[in-house]
Amino acid sequence: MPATRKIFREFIARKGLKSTQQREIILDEFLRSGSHLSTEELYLRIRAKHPHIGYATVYRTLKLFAECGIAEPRHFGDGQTRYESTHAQEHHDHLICTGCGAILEFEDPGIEQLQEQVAAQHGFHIERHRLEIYGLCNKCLPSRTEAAQ
Amino acid sequence: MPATRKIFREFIARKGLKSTQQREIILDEFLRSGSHLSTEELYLRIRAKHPHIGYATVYRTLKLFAECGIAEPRHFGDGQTRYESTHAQEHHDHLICTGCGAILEFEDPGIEQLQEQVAAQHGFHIERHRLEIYGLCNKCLPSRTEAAQ
DNA sequence: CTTAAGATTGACAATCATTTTCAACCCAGG
DNA sequence: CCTGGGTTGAAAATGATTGTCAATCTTAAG
Ligand SMILES: [Mn+2]
Ligand SMILES: [Mn+2]
Ligand SMILES: [Zn+2]
Ligand SMILES: [Zn+2]
Repeated sequence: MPATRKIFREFIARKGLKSTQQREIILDEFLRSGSHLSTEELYLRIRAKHPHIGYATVYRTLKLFAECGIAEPRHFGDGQTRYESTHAQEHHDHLICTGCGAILEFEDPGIEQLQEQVAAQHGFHIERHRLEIYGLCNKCLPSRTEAAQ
Repeated sequence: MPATRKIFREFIARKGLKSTQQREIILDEFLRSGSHLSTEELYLRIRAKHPHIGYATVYRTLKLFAECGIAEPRHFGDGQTRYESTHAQEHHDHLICTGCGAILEFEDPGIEQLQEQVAAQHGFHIERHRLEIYGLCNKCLPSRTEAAQ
């Protein structure tokens, strides 16, 4: 987290941007809050303590976070962009429950490696990827099964 | 393709919907056109020959195609939904070039199997998944490399 | 063939997330 | 302090998609 702050400050400096109260407040709340929050969810949390901060500023700032690499944007099928902090989190992919919306994270070196292999076969240079598996989590599976019988 | 038509007709019948000129025309153009077309792209093609068909009807009809399984919706990061026909196409995933927008398809049984394994470890029941790999295709890689040097 | 109930359509308004505008305002360097 | 230029909040604009609704078409019955 200190590293995260440092990365953002240096990014700001390098780009000739400016360090502002709003950006600090938004970064604080972003790092404090749980992962996979939508822009709106983060905005609402911030507004509780800082009602003067505007919606557009939260949008703009989250894009800056993504640009400098301290946040990853995610798209889980509801029409909203969600962000998660990259600090102390290796790359990972997601299992998304279509029943309750739960999000499980996983990382599978085997899958990652096979992706490299596939890309190589096509002469393709990977910049990033996204693997999302949708289905029912272990809590939702039983209820769905009994509904069907 | 005949199977595709049949599937759609039966779906229409089963649901108590109706077979209309518009739906036939849209299905024709959908099957004739290339894959990964956005709704707008398909609409424009249709409009060339059938200017009376409305935008909303194309949207509605593509959703029907997806509902009965003859089309798969895709999201490649530009904000549009694209559809591809499932006829004569097994499930597959995509390599998307961030340089020229080219879309390469692939299918890797190893990756699919590892996904099953990961899901099983989490007691998760897979309904569907999406794997998208973004990067540079073999045409765009050279130009990017020389620009960087 | 005619009819009627109900599904469908096209034009257009409405949504929803996100972006842009722009005048007022704040930061950093001199 | 001062000033140039980045930043902000409010509101308007955007772009994809969906909802509305009166007119129209389908289909199965009569
Ligand atoms: Mn995550
Ligand atoms: Mn494809
Ligand atoms: Zn669940
Ligand atoms: Zn390319």
